[in-house]
This record gives sequence, structure tokens and C-alpha cells, in this order.
Amino acid sequence: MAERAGVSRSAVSRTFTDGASVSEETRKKVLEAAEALGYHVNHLARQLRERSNIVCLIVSDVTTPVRAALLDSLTRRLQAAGKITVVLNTESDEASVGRALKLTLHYRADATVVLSGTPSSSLVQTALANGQQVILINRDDRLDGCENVGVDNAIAAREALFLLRRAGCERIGLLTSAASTPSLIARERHFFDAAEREGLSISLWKEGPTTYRSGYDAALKMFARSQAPDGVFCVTDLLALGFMDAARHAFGLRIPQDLCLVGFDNIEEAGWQSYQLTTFEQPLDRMARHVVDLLSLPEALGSSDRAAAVFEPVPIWRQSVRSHPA
Amino acid sequence: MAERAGVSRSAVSRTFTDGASVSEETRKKVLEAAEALGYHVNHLARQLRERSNIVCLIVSDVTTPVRAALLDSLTRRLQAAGKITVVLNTESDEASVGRALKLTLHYRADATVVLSGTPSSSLVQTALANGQQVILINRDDRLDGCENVGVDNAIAAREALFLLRRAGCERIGLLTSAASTPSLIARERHFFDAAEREGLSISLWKEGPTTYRSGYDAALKMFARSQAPDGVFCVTDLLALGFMDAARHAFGLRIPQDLCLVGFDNIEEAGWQSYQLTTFEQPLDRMARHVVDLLSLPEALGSSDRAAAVFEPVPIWRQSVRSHPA
DNA sequence: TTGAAAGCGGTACCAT
DNA sequence: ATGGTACCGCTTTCAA
Repeated sequence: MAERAGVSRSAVSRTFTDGASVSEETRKKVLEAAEALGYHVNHLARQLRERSNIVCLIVSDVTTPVRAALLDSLTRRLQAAGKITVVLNTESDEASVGRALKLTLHYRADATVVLSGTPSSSLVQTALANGQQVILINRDDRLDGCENVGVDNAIAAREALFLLRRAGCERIGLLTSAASTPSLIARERHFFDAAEREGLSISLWKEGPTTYRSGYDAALKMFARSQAPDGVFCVTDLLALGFMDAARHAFGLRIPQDLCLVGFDNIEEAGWQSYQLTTFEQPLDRMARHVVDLLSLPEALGSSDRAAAVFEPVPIWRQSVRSHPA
Repeated sequence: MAERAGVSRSAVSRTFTDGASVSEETRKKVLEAAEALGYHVNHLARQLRERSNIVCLIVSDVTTPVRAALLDSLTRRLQAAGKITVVLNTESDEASVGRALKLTLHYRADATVVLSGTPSSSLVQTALANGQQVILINRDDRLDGCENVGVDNAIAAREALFLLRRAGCERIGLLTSAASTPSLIARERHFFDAAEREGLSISLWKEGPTTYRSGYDAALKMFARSQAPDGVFCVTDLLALGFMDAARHAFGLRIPQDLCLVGFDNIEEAGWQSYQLTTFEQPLDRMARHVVDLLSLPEALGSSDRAAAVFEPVPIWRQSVRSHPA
């Protein structure tokens, strides 16, 4: 202990606590001694009395552009808010997420933010019981006691359908992945609902994981048969980009003349010259900010308000959809 | 404290310490009580006696594909090794990195891994003095006492030049960004060295940050004048992809007939059908594994060996370079 | 095998 | 404003 500054430990503590009363003189002595000894307050020892200030991020597939972007916003903002961000990189299955969530308990995290995968309800309950705040991002299945922040999939699905119809597409398809995450399922369901309301029939295609490769493979298979679609809503930009590449390079299809494509996420790559994908942007940074707000303002809003914040996706008009029928 | 299990705290501790001697009976009692009370060992309180098990990752530009990939490997492997991974998302300037590094001291991190930016030498020294291990990734400037892991930029630069020459390129260029990170500078320098050895003159272009957009803008400017290059080594895939898009779409250049391009990193996107970029892969996962090894085996290797591990980049042959002169 | 007690690095309360 | 002290949750000697 740095009390070779010739003062008590209390004085040291007060020096590093803002709003405590220390004379300028002792303060200086302490600061000097600290400098000499290379002393730094141990933030984790503080945690023995108060909150730990730790926020755990449970995430999988960090390399996926959307995920990386979300992780970026979140870590930035958490850090700005003075939180300690621990990231738990898991698989997205329930067991892995469960293990990760259990770890957060050992770290005495004040809060856990789940970016991917869904923990079992019982595990969440124990986290909650341990005084932890649990925030789920883009999980449409609400769990009791969790706070949710996500994007409005219904709007995007409806608008996507509108765009394809306005373009005069006659055989509309929906491409999704075999990985059924809540938000993907929601986009699918809302797209079908909207189509049904208009008496349209949609062809559904599910292919592998949510990757570029899956989109590519899907197109390879779809255009190898008769009755291929001329307008497709891909539930993810990554799928859309792969789909577009295969349609163009393997089948010589022109976008948007022969085929219209709508994506979702607005990842960087969607704006690249080779793609110019029309898509919907998730306001990730605003969502991240909201998460931090949720952590900071303890119970400012009524609990019903907190339970679910849904952000409106913003359409990004580029060139993969015609503005009129061909 | 869970001694309503009817045992001492010592017993509880021993139950959760492997290799401690507890009778099966007490063990059971403790476990039951823990279950009932929802008790979880506080890993951060442990740290008051021993090592904290915390590893800090200092990183900027998380959305950049290489960075995200590295972060992914690292977090995965650290977690597998039982480490607690705290990520500090900073800007890459020295001041930000410095602030981040200072934070790691407050968290009593056992080690800090710097993925981007370079901390000042003095700050590193205080971290070292506090018993922290500091590992720098892809910083060619060696700092005293740090361990380094990186990729061999010299080989890649030489090989890139070879590829372009074999393709018969006559006006060879080098595209880099204005952000002079050590590894970018190294690639540039080695490329020039190699060219000089062969008596070749290279045209150098620096453009903005290390992004797709910069590559795009660079091409726009370069092909707007006479004497444009017919073979370019882009120090980063992202630059190469932007460059390729502008060359193709704005100038109708055919790749590789009219223009040969070599990148570096082998990000996912480089393999996409629209690009098929010939590039060099950084063995990120092996590098990540090495980092974890460095953390685990305390002083297994001689300190000179540890000081710098350089991995050989592996060439990824695709279609952006001709195999013979046109 | 078990329990008592000391100490890890802090902060907060209570006197002074 | 300052110092003394108890306590946060856990591990580790040391005796029993």
C-alpha cells in the first residue's frame, strides 16, 4: 500500500474518489507517491463493495459485417460510459450461450447484452435473480424480465414487398437461411403475411447458414430450374450479395432488368460499386446508444416501455430494384 | 455467505477449488446450498490474491474485416484458455491507445494485446513494470520488453512484385493509405526495395484512410491521367477492392487483361465472385494461437525467441493477375 | 478433512 | 480534513 506517502489509506482512497474532501497538500503527496510507485487504483477491488461496472457482451460470428458493426458501436459507447466491456465469443446454440451467461455471473457483471443466440429462460432468470440486467438484441422472442432492443422487421418486410411489386416483379421469392434466428423468422413471416394480404404467392427458399456462400448456392439451384423468381427479398445483405453474384456471373442475369433484389442490414459491402444493393439499414448506433441508456438510467421509464424498444429500419435506395415495371 | 450450508467458508472455497481436499459429504452440502441460493464464485475477488486472468485487447476499427477476423480468433482462443477478455475500442492514435493502456492497469490485466495503434514506449514500460505482459500484433516497430507477433511483410512484398512482373506489367504501382501504420509502411518499403534491386521504378500513391473508398478514389484519380499503371500492389484488400471497382466500372478496364491487382489480407470479400482477388493471407488464427501460447507458457522460450514471432503470409492465387504477359 | 484467522486492495463510516 | 476500523468475497496458511 502506498502509504509511504506518509498518509493513511483513507487519504489515498479519497484522493482517487471525486467529490471527497482532501486537502490540496495531502492530495499532492499521494499523487507524487503514486507516480513514484506506479500505483493505480484497482477497479476490481472496488467491486467488492459496489457495482462492478462490468458489462458482458455475448456474441457469435464476430466476422459477420453486421455483428462487427454492432460490436463496434456497443464497445465504443460502453467505454464512453465508463463501463468495462467483457466479450464472450460463443457459438450461437443455446448451450454455448448458456455457458457464457453462467460466466457472467462469476464476473459479477452488472449487465449482460446478448447479441446473438438466445439463452434459456431459466438461465436468464438466475441472472436476473443475481441482480443482473439482461438485454437482448434483435431477439423477437421476449423473455420475462429481459429488456429488448431490436429493429422493426414487419415494416421492412412490408416495404420490401412493396418495392418488388412496384418494380413489376411477377414471381416473387424469399431467400432466408436454415439458421432460424428470431429476427430472420420474423422477416420471413411478415413478408408472407404481407403477400397473403395481397393475395400473392411467394416461393420460399432456405439455404445453409446466413452467409455469402449460401446466397450464392441458393441462386445456383434456383436458376437451374424453370419458374425461377424475378424478384427476391433476401433476409440478409450477405445472402443478397452472394445471390446477386451467382445470378450475374453464372446465369448472365442483369440486375435490376432481369432480376430485382432487396436485402437487409445495409452492411458496407452493399454499397460497393459492384453491388449497389437496395436494402434496409439497421440503426445500429442508435440501438447501441439505447442499450447504454438502459444501463445508465436505472428505472427511468415504466417497465413496459423498457421491455422492448423497436427501431425503424431505414430504406436505402440503390440500384438493385427497378423503380417501374420493366 | 453461503455458510448456511452448515460448514465453514473454507469448506466452500475448497469445494470450488479443484485439487482441494473436501469430503464428498461436505462437498454435496455446499453444492446443494449453492444451488438453492444461486451462489456463484466471484472470480474477481479471487484476483485479490492471485493473477486476475484478465487479458485486455486494445483495438480500433473493429468493422474492418481483418480486424474483426483477428478479434474473432483472439476472443475465441482466449476464452478457450479460460481468460477473461476485456476489449478496449479506441481510436488508433497514440493518445487514445495510451488512455486504453492506462485502463488496463486499473483492471489489473495480466496481459494486454494491442491489435492496432502503438502505445508510447513509456506507457508500455509502466505496464511492464506493473507485471503486465504486453503483446503487439503487426507492429513492426519493436518496443523494448514487448512481445511481437506479426506477418512477414517482406516476403509478401517481394512475391507481389514477382507476380506483377511475371504478368508482364510494365508500369507498376503501389497503392497505400495515408494512415502510416508500421505494417503498411513495411510493405511499402519492402516493395520498393525489391523493385530497386531489379532496377524498376515504381509509382507510389497514397490515399486517405485504409478503406474501400480510398481505393476507389485513388483509381479515379490515377486513371484520369496519362501514365496510369497496368499493375498495382495494394497494401490491403480493402484498398484493392475499391480500386478494382473504380477501374472496372468507371474506366471499363478488364481485370486481369488490362490491369493486374494484388492485395493483402485475404479478407472474405476478396474471394467473392465479383472480385476474385489474388492476395496474401495472414494466418490470423495461427497468430491468435501463438498469442495465447505466449500468455500460457510463462517463459518457456528464450526471450529473444519470444520477442518476435513472424508468420509467413500464404499466397492466394485467384484471378486478378495474369499468369503470363498479355 | 475441517475450521479459525489473516490478508488481498479498496471504500465507508465514525471519531477526532 | 484526517486516521482508525470494519467489511466486501475469497484463498490460504496453520492447528486441530
